[in-house]
Amino acid sequence: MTLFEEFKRRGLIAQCTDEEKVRELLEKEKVTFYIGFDATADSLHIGHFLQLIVIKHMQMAGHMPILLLGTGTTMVGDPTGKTDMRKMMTVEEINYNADQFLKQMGKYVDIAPGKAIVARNGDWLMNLKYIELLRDVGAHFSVNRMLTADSVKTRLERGCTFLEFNYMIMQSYDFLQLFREYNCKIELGGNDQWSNILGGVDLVRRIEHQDVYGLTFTLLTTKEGKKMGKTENGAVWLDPQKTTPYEFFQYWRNVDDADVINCLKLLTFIPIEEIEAMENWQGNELNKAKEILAYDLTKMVHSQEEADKALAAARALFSGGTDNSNMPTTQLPSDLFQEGTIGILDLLIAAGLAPSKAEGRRLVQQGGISVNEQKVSDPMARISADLFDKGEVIVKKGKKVFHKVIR
RNA sequence: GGGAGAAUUCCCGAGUGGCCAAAGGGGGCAGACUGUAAAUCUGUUGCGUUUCGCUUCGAUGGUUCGAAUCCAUCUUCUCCCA
Repeated sequence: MTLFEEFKRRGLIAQCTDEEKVRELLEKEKVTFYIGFDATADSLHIGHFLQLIVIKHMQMAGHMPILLLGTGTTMVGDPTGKTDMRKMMTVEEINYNADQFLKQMGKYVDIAPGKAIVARNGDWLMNLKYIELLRDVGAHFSVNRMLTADSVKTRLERGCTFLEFNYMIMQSYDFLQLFREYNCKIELGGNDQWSNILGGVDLVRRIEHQDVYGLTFTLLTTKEGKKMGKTENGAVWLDPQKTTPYEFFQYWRNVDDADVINCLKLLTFIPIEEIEAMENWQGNELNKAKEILAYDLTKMVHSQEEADKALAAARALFSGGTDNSNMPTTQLPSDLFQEGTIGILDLLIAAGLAPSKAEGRRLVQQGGISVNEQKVSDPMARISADLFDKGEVIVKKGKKVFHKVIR
């Protein structure tokens, strides 16, 4: 099976500027391609991970990736998929974020010289001369057409600043630059980048009279089309400080039935035949697929060890085991105890299970809180220090949130 | 540059002097049902020492016994004209 067929079969490919040519190119040559990453946060999230998986597939097939850190484009801000302008970021923030990105990327793809090229578009975008750019590049863009691009279109209702309007031009310029410097022939990206990518392909063709290609990948969305990788606390991050391996594991363990297979195909390296076999799984059996997904992803993103721990913790909690060694834990400051007891509300807040006493009170009153498997229904209840078996107590919020509290 | 309008709680959005901690929907959280899924139903969704008190309706100041609501200034945004 060729790389392209594998991509197809996994449902990774969304759109391609010239499928025949790209297929041929990937089979016959070692191709240099690029994917851009805008440094908008201090950690990669699961969406980036999908991009990295693609890079890895390409790398394994012998192609040369350019990891483009968007130190320049992030100064402008991509309007794609946003209804409002993003807050402007300082150069320092952006550079810091880019460094964090690169550090994390090294865990998932080979960024050694000769295996990949790392570039920062700030290196050229920041030095552009305005009039020069307008004449050399701007002359090749039609405003009329840019206005029809999806990324801008959604913004026309709420207003799109000239700054953001230029994003497409910046990204297109990147492709031109990378083509000239590295003979980069393909730009990859999420399907939301389609119009930006087309801009680059067109620009190279108009200026250099050479054919380059664009290829976009399926976005990680649910069957209803909602973006995946979002939780109430924000994105699913790859940084274990921001999303703990256990939380990460649980996120995938809890995906919708309808989305498991798709996630397995897009995000893991589990052989496609195995995944296709799972498509027939029904009902409770699908739970197994979710566990496989969660375990495999946690292993890739964090480590085998973390994956084992998360799996053990989850099984223990949900299958009535006693192993709580990997549960999120809080050490209680001793001054919260009065006469050897602590109010249930204080306990919830200390453990981070409730943001305020009002919220904690609500939880308790609605029967959502248990301490050591004993339901607590009185908000005024006080937990005695004696309850802390071996100095610890297990607090359960709802059905799935467990927290260990140490005295 | 000129004119018109808008800013409400996590989001959308009602509210145009007291009945407003503020309708309705979305989202979140919890309960029931389940498979750690979905769908459905129920409750809840500013904070607190909770039959009460405190802080909130872009910002600041003012009018009033009383302001999300009226006035002034400012900020931001949208639309129309140039």
